[in-house]
Amino acid sequence: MSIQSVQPAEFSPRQSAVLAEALRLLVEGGDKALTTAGLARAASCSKESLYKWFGDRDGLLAAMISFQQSKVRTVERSGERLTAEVLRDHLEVFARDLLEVLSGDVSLALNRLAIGQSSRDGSKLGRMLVEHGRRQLDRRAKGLIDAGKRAGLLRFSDGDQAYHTLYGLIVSDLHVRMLLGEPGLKDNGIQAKRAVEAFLTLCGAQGTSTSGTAATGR
Amino acid sequence: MSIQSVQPAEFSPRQSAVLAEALRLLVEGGDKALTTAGLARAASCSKESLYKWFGDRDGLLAAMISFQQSKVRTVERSGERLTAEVLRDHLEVFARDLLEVLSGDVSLALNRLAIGQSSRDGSKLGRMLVEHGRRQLDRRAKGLIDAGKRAGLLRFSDGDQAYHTLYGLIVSDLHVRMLLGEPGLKDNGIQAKRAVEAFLTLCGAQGTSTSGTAATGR
DNA sequence: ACCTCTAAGTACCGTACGGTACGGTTCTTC
DNA sequence: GAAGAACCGTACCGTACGGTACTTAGAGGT
Repeated sequence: MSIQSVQPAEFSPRQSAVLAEALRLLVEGGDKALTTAGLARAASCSKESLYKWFGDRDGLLAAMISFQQSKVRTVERSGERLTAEVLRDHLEVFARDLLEVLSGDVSLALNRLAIGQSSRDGSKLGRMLVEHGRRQLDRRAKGLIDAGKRAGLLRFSDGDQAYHTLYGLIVSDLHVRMLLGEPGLKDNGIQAKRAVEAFLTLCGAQGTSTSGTAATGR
Repeated sequence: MSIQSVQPAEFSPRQSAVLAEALRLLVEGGDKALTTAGLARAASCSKESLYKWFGDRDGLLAAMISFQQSKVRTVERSGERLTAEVLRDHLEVFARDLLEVLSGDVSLALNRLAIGQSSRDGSKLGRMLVEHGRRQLDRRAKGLIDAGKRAGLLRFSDGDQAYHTLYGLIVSDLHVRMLLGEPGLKDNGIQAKRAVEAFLTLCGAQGTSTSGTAATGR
């Protein structure tokens, strides 16, 4: 298989271009800026094509989510044997990646869109976002901490609980604040380090945590 | 001054009734269900009065947030001397209260509204929510953990960091999931206990944490 | 050279919403 | 009891959007 074939061929190049333009409109103008007429004008296509390809406006929104998620594939790097340092490094990389994804323009815009629609469409878009969008991140972290447990580096009873602890330590209320429009974004590198430090203090086997004093939160 | 004057006299009884009806419409139907005509019909008032009282639709939304926040005042209980058990109890109560507030119908609806508007109004509503809405909760928790530190029961360098750690441990991604429309809500009592346990493991002075094994996340 | 299919561009329709204006009714105040 | 304010109900206006239909231009295929 070629490199390109990994990308789902769900959308033709023309459709992809239109969806990319739709995302651009959504990011810069929000929900209201994404009108069928406006998209048709901006993407130089006809409204009729939009309805032919995506059915209706909701179909377009769903396609936008699907399209965006087909673009951001996370790299699953593994193979190294796990040591305490390697585990810590991977956790910190994961934390930084997570913060970067959550604070991305497109991610924020799509989450805002899905949240705005959640009252009307039975949270269909919301389910799409959490199911297909963050599941990759979730699985990657889940695999990481499971491997940490198998290697005797982490100690916890429930993997899901441990992951949600990690997630909470990393993100805290940053995601909601950003969704609400708060501009100031703390340096995610330091935040990631602190979160992993706290996580290892909680779930790490003794000796995994290097610093003696407990490091806390963002 | 009369007893009533303690309550913010910002809104007349009639206006309060209308705002309450507006919140009800928003909760049950979302953004789109809250139209000026619909509110006028549901609240048995005229559109002209709405515009006279609140200026325009944005003014109405701001008034709804202000009105809701004038209703949910948190109780600031204190006075007891802090012991490890009292601190733990207060933290757990705070955690349960926080989860209850965040998962409330009106809170979710208003947060969805503010998030939806954040692209358009320069996140004015979002700022209103975080500034006036959660600040009470924040201060209460902040005072609690500061008191815990003064009593030698907690150990941390930065109070804000410690609070955000606590917040992350309690909430994790629950808030965003609920905002996205996820229906299944875990029992917040157990979740609160686990979060406080983890927080005390991280920031508590030795002996504060009762159970030996680290409890993690939700 | 002709046909067909696709899609762009445009014009159009119905609807729904924000905001305004006006007539009528109740309540207060002198 | 008259003057006036507050306010309800409704009708109205302009606009903007979602969705549909129609016409035209180009790209293969025969």
